[in-house]
Parts: sequence; structure tokens; C-alpha cells
Amino acid sequence: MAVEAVRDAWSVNIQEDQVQIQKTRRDFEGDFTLVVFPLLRHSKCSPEETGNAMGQYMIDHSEMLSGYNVIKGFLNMVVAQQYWRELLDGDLRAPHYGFTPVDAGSPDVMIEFSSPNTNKPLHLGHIRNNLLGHSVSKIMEASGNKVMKVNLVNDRGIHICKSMLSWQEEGNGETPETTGLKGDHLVGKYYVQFDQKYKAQIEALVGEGTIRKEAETSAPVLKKAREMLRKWEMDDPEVRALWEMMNSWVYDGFKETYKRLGVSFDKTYYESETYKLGKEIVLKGLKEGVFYKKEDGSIWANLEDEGLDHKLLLRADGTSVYMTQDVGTAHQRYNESGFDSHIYVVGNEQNYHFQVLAIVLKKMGFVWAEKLFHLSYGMVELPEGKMKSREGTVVDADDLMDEMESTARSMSEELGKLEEYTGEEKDIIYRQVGMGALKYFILKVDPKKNMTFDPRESVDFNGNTGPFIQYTYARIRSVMRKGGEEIPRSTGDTPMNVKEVSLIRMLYDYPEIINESSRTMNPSLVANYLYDLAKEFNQFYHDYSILSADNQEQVGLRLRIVEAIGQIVKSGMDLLGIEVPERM
RNA sequence: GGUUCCGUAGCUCAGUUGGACAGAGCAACAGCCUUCUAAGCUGUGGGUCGCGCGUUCGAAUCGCGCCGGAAUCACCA
Repeated sequence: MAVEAVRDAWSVNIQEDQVQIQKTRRDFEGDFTLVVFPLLRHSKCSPEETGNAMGQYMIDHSEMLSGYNVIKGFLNMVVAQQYWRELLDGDLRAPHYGFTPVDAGSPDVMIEFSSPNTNKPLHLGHIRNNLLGHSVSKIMEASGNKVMKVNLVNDRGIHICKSMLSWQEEGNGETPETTGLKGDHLVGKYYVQFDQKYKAQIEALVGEGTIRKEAETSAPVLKKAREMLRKWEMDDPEVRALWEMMNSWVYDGFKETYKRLGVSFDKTYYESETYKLGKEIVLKGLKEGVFYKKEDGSIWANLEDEGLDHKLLLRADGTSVYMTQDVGTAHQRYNESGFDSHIYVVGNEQNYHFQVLAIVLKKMGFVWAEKLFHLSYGMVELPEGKMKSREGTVVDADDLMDEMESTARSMSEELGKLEEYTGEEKDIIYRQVGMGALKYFILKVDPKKNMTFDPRESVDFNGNTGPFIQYTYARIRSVMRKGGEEIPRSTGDTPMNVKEVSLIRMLYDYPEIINESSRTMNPSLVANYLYDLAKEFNQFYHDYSILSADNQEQVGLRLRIVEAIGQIVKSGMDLLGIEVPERM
């Protein structure tokens, strides 16, 4: 339409893309905005005159529009209130408002996340991984993708043997039952013990005059761990039995942590079953001349034409390395499921690895190589700097969740909330609020950025936090309980004020946010949108009397808006994996 | 040194494909609970968007060059 307006006014034909239309900023009057600057060369008059001419034309030619204004070269068009009202009475009622249905034709997305090691418990970094993976899955599902969540457990290797060895030598037969420790924590304890003993032996050797580097490779405990790994690979029954027992402890522990975090998987892969994969593919690549063999028999890929160096794919003894495995698992998964895309939620420390993986697969001529996507996320750092397991500055996942919940409890008691509820009801809400605070804190940050986690500050429940949004929801539910048995329909006679229109406009942003969030695999868009919406609602709540407006029509209109906000907050928080309490 | 990413208020973070005076929260100070939940609301102070050049009617956003920080560049996974 704008194109015609320009043609009628100044008799020039312009391209569609020269007309820029965007949503009007919330602090200006209007609903959508036309930027007139690009048109000035055609109109040959001031931005104001151009805008007015365009605005008048638009008004004359559209019934949807009720007015316009021009501010500094921005033409703001106002959509008639009647039109908003029709929207409000229409699809906002849909149960899964804003969601694209998943059907047979939907793209298949495989998403791998979590991928823990079985030698120690989960920490804060894993929490970011799990929350991201879970939330991105939900968001992609909401925007019409068929999603399959998979976990790849790193259950073998020298680090696993370290815990096993230490337990064998010094464990005195301790089990989760005898110690009352969570399985993963018990195993983690022995991993730390191994490290301490290893360090001590290095120091001792250095004291005796050994060069440090040599001491690091020749410390007796390390040799024993290597020997244990060798036995494991040769299927030594004793080692395998120990391995299975200790891993099962860890799995019990992980299961608990996952449940608490609210994450789940459709399928779990174990590296002990996949670590030999990829070898045949690499050999085939060698045969086709894609890779080359060194004199010692090891196989390499030359990535110099991509600006990278050479990468090992098979060791001289013919065994697989990490890269080989990923080539194998990707290949296997594609053959099994024929995914349309495969997302790996893995920390940015492995950017290089995934860069190489994509190139290697491409070199081998797999068309699906470009369907792999590395969702790389930044490190979680503490105010004092990086988390170091050696220095004991790791924030344990279970401890952190405990702390968040107990803070929610004391905070709530201090505020004198929930006094008339039973202990059990309160516990549920404390859990929801504590976890909500943690999840929101992590997910509101752009995944690719490193983030700082201050244990003291992040238990704050005021401001831009999960509990604030949960609180908003509880308020909404409270309003609905009091006024909403039968929500009166609005007939359109009642004028909508600026705040109401502004809220309705925000509601219609939601589907767009979901799609954008899905496209960029970035839950923080949803998180920040929900905060804006919640803040807007709280202002509305404070300034307007929802249940005792001027007339029944107005009450009905406001209740409709409140109800819709409630639906969106609930559904949006669900996309973040955050529960919303009915009251708090 | 190569590659990738980041740099916005004292602190933690937003800022959709370039657009209206750069926004929140926390912290500080000052107000608001006889009315639908005060985990709330209102106000005040606080910025050379790391630095410079360029493209553009217009740059926090795009390009180039610096400066600062992170990750990675293992026959570990």
C-alpha cells in the first residue's frame, strides 16, 4: 500500500523493500511505524511533509487505521481499537497460543545435551548445559519441529579408571548405602582422592630429583590407572564388574539430579558402546584419498586449505579418538533417523572440535554435514574467576539447588507469605521458586556469552528474576479467582485506554518471539520478553482497578487481557522449564 | 602465533533484520500497604556503547585496523 501511496503522490515506482515498516516503540503513540527517510529522495520535501502525505493516504485507503502522527521522520499509524478487540476475542483463546503444531511434515531435530562424565557429580556448568538443552528443545517444539532429545554419557576412559582405582585401594568397600552419600558424589570423592595422591607422588618424585614432566607421566598411581584402562578394554571381568557397579551408583545420582532439574531424554547413548565407531568411515576416507597415513600408521586429515592444521583421526594402533567417535555417531544417527538437523549443546571450549567435525564430514562428501549445528555456550564463572575443581571452587549442582530452595524458604518466611498452607504445600512452592530463580538466572543470558554467577547475588528474588515472573503469575491467578468465574464478553463500546492497548500489543509479539528464539536457539529472548510482559502487567495492576472499573464491559475487557497474559506467562515459563505456582 | 567468541551504567545483563533522546535489575537515596498478593509500584543520581577510521539520510548494531579479556590449537574425552 505504501508503494501505491508513493506512486500517487510523487509518480515514482519504488521497490517493496524500500518501504520499512516496523512495530512502533512502546513509548510512542501508534501501532506500527513507517520510516520515511528512505522515501525522501522521491518526495523531495521534508520528512514531516512526506510523513503527513503518506499518513493521510493510508488512512483514506484502510479501514483498519484510525489515525497517525509523524515524529521526526517516523510515521506512526494507529490501528483502530475495534480491530484490537476483535483480535482479543479471537485467537487468544487458543489453548496453545502461539504454538505451531507438530505433524508428520515437521522437521526432525535431534538435540544432544548434558553429556556427563561418570567420574564426578554435575556442577554449575552442567546446569547451564542441561537447562539450555531442555529449553531449546521445548522452544523448537513450540515452533513446529519434531524434537528428539539424546544424551551421550561419557562412561569410559582414564578419568573413570582414576575413581575406580582410588575406591579399590582406599574405599574399604564403601557404597552409597553405607555412607549415605549420593552415588555420583561418592564416586567424585574418590576422583578427588586420586588427584591428591597423584599430586603428592609427583611432588615426591620431583623432590628426589626427577624432572617434573617425567614425574607427571611416571607417577605410580597414574601407571596403575592406565593399566586398569587397558584391562577394561580387554574386557577383564573384575575391572568390568567394578566399572559397572560404580557407574550404576553414578547413574542413580544423576537420575535424581536430572529429575530435580526437570530434564529428560528420549534416548541415552553410552560412549562405551560408541567409542569404536567411525573407524570404518575413516578407513573408507583414507581409501578415497580424503585422508592420509603417516609412516607410523596413524591416519590424519589435512585441513590446511580451511585455514586449520592437521587433525588425527586414528591412532597408530588403530584405535579411535574423540573425533573419530563423533564422525561415527553422527553417521549412525543420520542413518537411523534421517534428521533434518542435529544440534550439539556443548560448551565453547569445543568450538574447534565442532569446526573440524563439520569440515571432516564435508570432505568425505556427506551432504548432511551442513545439518549439524554446534550450540556453543559460554563458561559460567564465579566472581573470583573460573571454577577450578582442584581448588575446590566448583559449584556443585545438588548443593546449589539445595541452597536456592532454602533461600526461597527463608525469604518467604521473612515476608510472612504462605502462612495458611500446609508444610507440604509450602515445600512445593519453595522448590518451584528456588528452581525458578536458578533457571531464569541462567537462561536469561545469551548462551554464547560467558556469564558470572555470584552465589550471593543470584539468590536475589527481586527485579529481573524468575520469582518476579512467578509472583506476577500468582497475582494474575488471584485476580482470576476473585473476578473470573464467568468472564464477561466485551462488546466494543468501552474505550480501551493506552495501557490496555499496549498490553494487547505485547501479547501479539509472543509467537514472533518463539519463532525468533527457535531460529536462533536462544531461550534468553523468551526470558526477557516474559520479564517485560510481567513488568508491564505489574504496572497495570498497580495503576488500574481490574475488578472495579467503570462498568462491567471494562471489567470484562481487563479480565480478558489478564487471562491472556496469564496463559502466555505460563506457557512461556514452561518453555524455559520453569513451573509457575498458583500462589506464593 | 593461527582460529573462534566476547567488550554497553559501580555490579549482573537486555538492546530482534542498521532507525526515534542507549534500556532493565541490583546497589545508593526519597516516597507508596483501610481497596484485586508490597517477591510490588513511583521518583532521583549514574553511559565517550573498549579506541580509531570507513559505508549510510541514520551505526551499540555492518566493514577494516588497533587495544583488552576468554576458549582452543594433544596418539585426553
